Amino acid sequence: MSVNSNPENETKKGVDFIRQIINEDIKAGKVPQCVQTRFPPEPNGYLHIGHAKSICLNFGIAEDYEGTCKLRFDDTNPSKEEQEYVDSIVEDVRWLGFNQDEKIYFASDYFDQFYAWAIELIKNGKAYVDSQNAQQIRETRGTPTVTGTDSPFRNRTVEENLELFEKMKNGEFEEGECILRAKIDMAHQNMNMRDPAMYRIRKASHHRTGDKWCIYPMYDFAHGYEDAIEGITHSICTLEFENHRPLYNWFLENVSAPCHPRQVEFARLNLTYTVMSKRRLLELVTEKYVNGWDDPRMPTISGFRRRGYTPSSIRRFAREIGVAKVNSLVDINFLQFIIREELNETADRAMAVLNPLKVVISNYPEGQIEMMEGENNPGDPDAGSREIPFGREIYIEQDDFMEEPPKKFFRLAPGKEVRLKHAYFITCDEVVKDEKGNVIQLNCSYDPATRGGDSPDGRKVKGTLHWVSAEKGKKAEVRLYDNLFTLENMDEMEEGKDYKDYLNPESLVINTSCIVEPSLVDAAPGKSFQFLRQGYFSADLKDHSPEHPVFNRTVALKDSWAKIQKKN
RNA sequence: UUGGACGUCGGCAAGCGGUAAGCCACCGGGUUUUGAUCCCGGCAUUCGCAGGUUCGAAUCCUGCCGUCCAAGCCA
Repeated sequence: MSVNSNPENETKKGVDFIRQIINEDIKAGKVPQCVQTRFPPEPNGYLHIGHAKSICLNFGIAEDYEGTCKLRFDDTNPSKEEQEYVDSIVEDVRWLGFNQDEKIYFASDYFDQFYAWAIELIKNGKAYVDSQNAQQIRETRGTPTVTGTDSPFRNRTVEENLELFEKMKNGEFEEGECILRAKIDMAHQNMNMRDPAMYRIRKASHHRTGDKWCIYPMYDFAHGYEDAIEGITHSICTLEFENHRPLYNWFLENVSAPCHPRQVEFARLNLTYTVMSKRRLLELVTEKYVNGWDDPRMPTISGFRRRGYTPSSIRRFAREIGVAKVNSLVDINFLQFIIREELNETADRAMAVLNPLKVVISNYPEGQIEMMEGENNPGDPDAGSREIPFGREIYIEQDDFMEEPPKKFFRLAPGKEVRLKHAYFITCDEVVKDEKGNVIQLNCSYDPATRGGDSPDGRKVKGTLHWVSAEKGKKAEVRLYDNLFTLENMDEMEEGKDYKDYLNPESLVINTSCIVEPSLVDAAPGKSFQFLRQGYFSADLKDHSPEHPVFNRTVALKDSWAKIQKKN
């Protein structure tokens, strides 16, 4: 047994509490063959970054212990589930780098076995058909401080229960007329143990079993059995199921199950400036606050993918936030730090002007174009270099010029000299304005001796600007993304406010008049670049084409100039 | 006033009776043809609070305080 054989799952010191539990179980001889885990999503929505944490945990543990992790769909409620969701989940898990060719499991494949175990429970006097309606059941369940009361149908005979349950299965009752309940203890301190529902009637078509069934098992009844059937040793779930563990165990103990997995709970992931509940994410999509589940502003795996995040960055994030039982809120900038660090090493550099300001270099020959060489990645010589066309007319960033610059402004201003990256030093001679007084063009002169960006006389400049040739540059659409919400902790909304009241109106800014280096239009969709001095951008997976280039900002570069400005 | 779980730096998080790791953020300084990267330095005499046990406590005990979960025929 090689613990932590996968370097990606190694933590600096020690192992998380779940691996500690597993280690103890192995030492105590409680793990028969190998460690088996599972990732069991319900196909009722797209996976989000919180699921990624669980995926990395479960598959990561399986790798560490040389066991296996099964991707299993917990599809026990046909009214909420769809094939589209199972497809997207499979895609996302694979994209993250797990479950490449392995089998996919479905709880619905075990419906016959669940039914048989339900019969077994009835025969042992451990389950009964309750003919009360939902409201009556609710009212007799009691509260955390008041015990519940027994159903008048609680003492039906085994024969009667068997017959009634058979009729339920055969569709002889309407939805809500009756349910199958476990007979445990209506006075139990844990409300989950007060005769929980096992089967309810749902006359809905299931995405896999069609109309074969009209009764469907409840999570608590089914989940432990799903685990047992698959030989799971450690059933890892989130904290809200802690109260369900006694029930999980009860169902396994009262039936002839093949094994008894151990449920372990950990804290789910929360991120700043976003929401993570499937209900809300679904609402954002259906009510069109975002453009689909894979909108780059969404905290979904597909959203991050489209935003330009890589599988390895998400895996690393999952590993570095750790696993514990404390409810935590992780700063989104931690994720941003990780993708920045990765892209800094892997992304080719390029120049793109987001808000163009025309610069005419008066002393540069008209019609002349020369190719300047620029390295693709200053930190990686193997990344090679590319040729960038330079000419008399170029665009620079509007922000890179100020007519009346404050102190410490290292960029272009009247009479000031700057370096154009990979090209020449230029000096601003004249500012051209329109009738409203807006600066529309700069007339500059260049120093031919500074080709490549260095002055032979040792003259220094403080600022280096990115630029794009006006003649050779290409037009592109750039989508600038920011946090979806304005509140850092979405659990701390003001009284009476809805989460949608905190939607950030500037979460998406589309800029259609950007000018980019010509080579960029041929980028493959999904390819990432660092736009010099601005950030990391990736060619949009859906909308980018050479005819209509579209780039998404994955994350901005750190900007200490912005920080200085803020201070003043 | 029910049961369960959890409280270590602004955010994650190690620590498991021998004297507070690491990462992010933040603050200084250096290098730089990206105000990026990189490099160097700073950043919890204290572990929710109060007692107790011990030569020694974030770690053990007691009591308090705070937060989260639980009254679906959702998962």
